[in-house]
Amino acid sequence: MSTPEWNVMLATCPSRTSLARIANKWTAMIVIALSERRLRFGELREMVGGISGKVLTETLRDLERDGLVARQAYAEIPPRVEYELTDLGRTLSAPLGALGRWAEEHYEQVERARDAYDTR
Amino acid sequence: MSTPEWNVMLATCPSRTSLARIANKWTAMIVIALSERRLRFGELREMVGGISGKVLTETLRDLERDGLVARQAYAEIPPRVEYELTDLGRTLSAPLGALGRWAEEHYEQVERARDAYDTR
DNA sequence: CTGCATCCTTAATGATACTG
DNA sequence: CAGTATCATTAAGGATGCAG
Repeated sequence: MSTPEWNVMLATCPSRTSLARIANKWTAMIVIALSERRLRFGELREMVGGISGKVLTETLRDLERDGLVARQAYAEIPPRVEYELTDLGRTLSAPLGALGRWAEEHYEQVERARDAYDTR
Repeated sequence: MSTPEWNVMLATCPSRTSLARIANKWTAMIVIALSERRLRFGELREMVGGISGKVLTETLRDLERDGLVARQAYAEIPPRVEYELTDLGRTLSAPLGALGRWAEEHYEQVERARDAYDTR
């Protein structure tokens, strides 16, 4: 009765595709941004610094396909499209938020390690 | 006296380089593998399914440079090289382990979402 | 405004052969 | 065994123009 046992360490395990999607900087930043509130496409592009429209669109499509993000388009002119995390997507807010904070809180330590390594 | 405030959402923030390193599937799998115990290069290559020797070497170098992994080479023939997480690297075991488990535990839900999306 | 299509450039990964 | 070096391939990303 137990469901199949997935193992991301196995190259052929389908769950690997899911790890590849979430262990990704763009995914992390988009989920972090959407964790606060639903956002329009343009807002998202502003918040996720350095992302191009193309990459944002593609990543959002992938996240929508995986059921992590819900897209709502309003029939207005000019168009307005809003994105928000689904229930499933919200279960990623904590783990990915933790990654973002780790990068910020430990960056100085990382920088020192890099300097030490490069000095050799 | 507060340290500079890093923000990974800003394209120009140096901490972004750190996020890019840890929000990565190879990094995640290597850290997960090394969370259990120190491993030889060959053991690591076996555990991280599908990784090539080249990519494993490069990723380990990057992790070593960032102070997340320590490398110890023994002057033996044939050579033996062991890798282990540093104290800093161990602080990533929980967050990256959580990502790996998320991928495994939620994969079926993701798969259903993909099927539904592709059916439209 | 959103986002698709196209073309182009760059980065990531793979395959193979070779060395201490 | 654990790399390094090289070459070939593939994937990711950026720029631009256009459409609804």
